[in-house]
Amino acid sequence: MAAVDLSTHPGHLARRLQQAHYLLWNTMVSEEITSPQFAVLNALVAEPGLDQRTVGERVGLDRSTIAEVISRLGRRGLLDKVRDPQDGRRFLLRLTDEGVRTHRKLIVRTARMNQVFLAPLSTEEQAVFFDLIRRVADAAEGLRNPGEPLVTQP
Amino acid sequence: MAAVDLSTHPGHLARRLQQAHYLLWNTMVSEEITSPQFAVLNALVAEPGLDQRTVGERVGLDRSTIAEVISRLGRRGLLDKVRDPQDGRRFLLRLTDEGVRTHRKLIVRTARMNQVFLAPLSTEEQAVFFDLIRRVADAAEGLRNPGEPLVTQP
DNA sequence: CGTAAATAGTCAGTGCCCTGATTAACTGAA
DNA sequence: TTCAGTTAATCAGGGCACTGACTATTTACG
Repeated sequence: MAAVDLSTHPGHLARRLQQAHYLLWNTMVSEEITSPQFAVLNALVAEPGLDQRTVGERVGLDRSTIAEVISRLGRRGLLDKVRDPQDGRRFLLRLTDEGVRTHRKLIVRTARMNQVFLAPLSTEEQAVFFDLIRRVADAAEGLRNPGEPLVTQP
Repeated sequence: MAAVDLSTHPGHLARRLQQAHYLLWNTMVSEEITSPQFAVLNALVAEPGLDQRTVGERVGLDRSTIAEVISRLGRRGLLDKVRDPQDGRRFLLRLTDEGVRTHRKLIVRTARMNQVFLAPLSTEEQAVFFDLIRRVADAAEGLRNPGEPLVTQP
């Protein structure tokens, strides 16, 4: 009786969107490397030598999750972890040659996959799609870090 | 060097959107009941006595995941499972009074949360947001079940 | 200097999400 | 009727995502 139409719930749609993407990724990109793993490889291609926490920040993964992802990539020989000599708490991360090769190979496939994924939308709609999602996600993330004061002077 | 801008990757955006939603749900709706669990409660309010697989179909969860979610809801006393006397493979699902009460309580909160979540968008933009996501998700799901023939005659 | 606060990472625990294999029950055609 | 194929549910296994508690290191203040 008092049920609700889930198709008007953004959370439900977001979940379905991500599931759809997961499936397509698996068939069109890789069954070995997942999308978050690719994001980490990509971050380390852009900025080699980042520490774990910063990589997590770049790709949007919390400290626990990024630790697991990195440990998997390490086990597969795609990256190396070295203690930061300047700061004994940090590990500095760097892709291996194998990691760089893997990243390069996947770039092509992800591009193809994104095309297929977004094919139902016109080019203009795709731009709107990105813009709207980004704005909602950014705003919700902003709610997390409550009011960083713009001025810190006494 | 050859790195990619993840903010143009729909999968990455979808993941961030879902994470943002997860966080907001936790603070504004419930720390006990998750969004997928609410979807299941909602499906059973709409159609009491559904079997497990069909509920999964309604809310977009595969057979393994729906089994876990339902077992959790059962442990908390929010629903009952009974063997279908007509078909010994099926379990028929029905909310308990407690389950119905929980669902009713959460409806109000999810509505509030959706408002906050979508606040960065104008009303027109919200409609576009729903439309675009739904079209992309539907199309990608369609790729899963390859070409169901429109006509089955010989 | 020395200790308290902050920070990087790990670990345990919960929950979602999928695949592939298995079991039990039903259905249909020879 | 019998047996092969289908279907509902479970289980094992891998991966993502978060919280809260803990360790080790660094930094900053008194």
